[in-house]
Amino acid sequence: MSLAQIEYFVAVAQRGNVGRAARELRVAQPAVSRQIRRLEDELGATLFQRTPRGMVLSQAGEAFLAHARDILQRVENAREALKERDQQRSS
Amino acid sequence: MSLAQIEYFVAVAQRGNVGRAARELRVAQPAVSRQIRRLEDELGATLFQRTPRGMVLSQAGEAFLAHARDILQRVENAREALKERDQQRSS
DNA sequence: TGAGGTTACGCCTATCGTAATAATG
DNA sequence: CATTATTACGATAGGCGTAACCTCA
Repeated sequence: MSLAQIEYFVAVAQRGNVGRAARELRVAQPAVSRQIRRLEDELGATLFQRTPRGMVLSQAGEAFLAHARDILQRVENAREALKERDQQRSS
Repeated sequence: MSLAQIEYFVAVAQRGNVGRAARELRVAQPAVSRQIRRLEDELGATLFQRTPRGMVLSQAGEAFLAHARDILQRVENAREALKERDQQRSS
C-alpha cells in the first residue's frame, strides 16, 4: 500500500470514474486503473464494482474510504505541523 | 513522502542509530540513510542531528515523530478493518 | 583508528504513457 | 457505436546493495 494508491483510490471513489479521476490527478487512465487493482490485490478485497458507466464502491470500498481519507488527512497534518513550526521559528 | 520513509524514520528515531534501524528493517544501511535524507529534503526540515555516536532527534524531528507514528497506526487500522470485515463475512 | 553516516555506481523492479483491446448498454 | 476499463509494451525513474569514502572523538 502506497500513499499514491490511497490518493488514487479516493479520487476514483469521489468521481465514480477512473478517467475523470486520472484527469484530476494529472496522470493517464491506465496508471489509475493499475494502482487500484494492485491495491485490491494487496488488501485481498474488491473495492469497486466495475460497470460500463464507471466504478461503484463496494461495501468493502465504503469501509476503506473513511480510513483512506483519514490517512491522507494525517499526512497533511504532519506536513502542516512542520511548516507551522518553521514559520514560528522565523518570526 | 512515502510510507517506507515514515517507517524508516520511526525506526531510526527509536534506535537512535541508522545501522541498527537498518538491521531491524532488514535492509542495508545506505537505504535508510538515503530515505531519511530525502524525507528531510522534501519536508524542508532537519529531523536529526548527526553525531559520531548516532542520530539524535531535532526539535522538528520530535514534532514529526508523533505524526509519523499516527500515520503508521492509521494504515494498520485500515488494513485491520478490511480483515475483520472479511472474517465476519465468512462466519 | 574505530564506529557511524554518506556517496558512487550498477542493477533491478515498479510505474508511467501510448496504443491496442475488451466489454456493455 | 460510444463510453469506460483493462492489457501490452517499451521507456523511465526510484530504490536497493556493495563498495568506497568521510568525519569525529
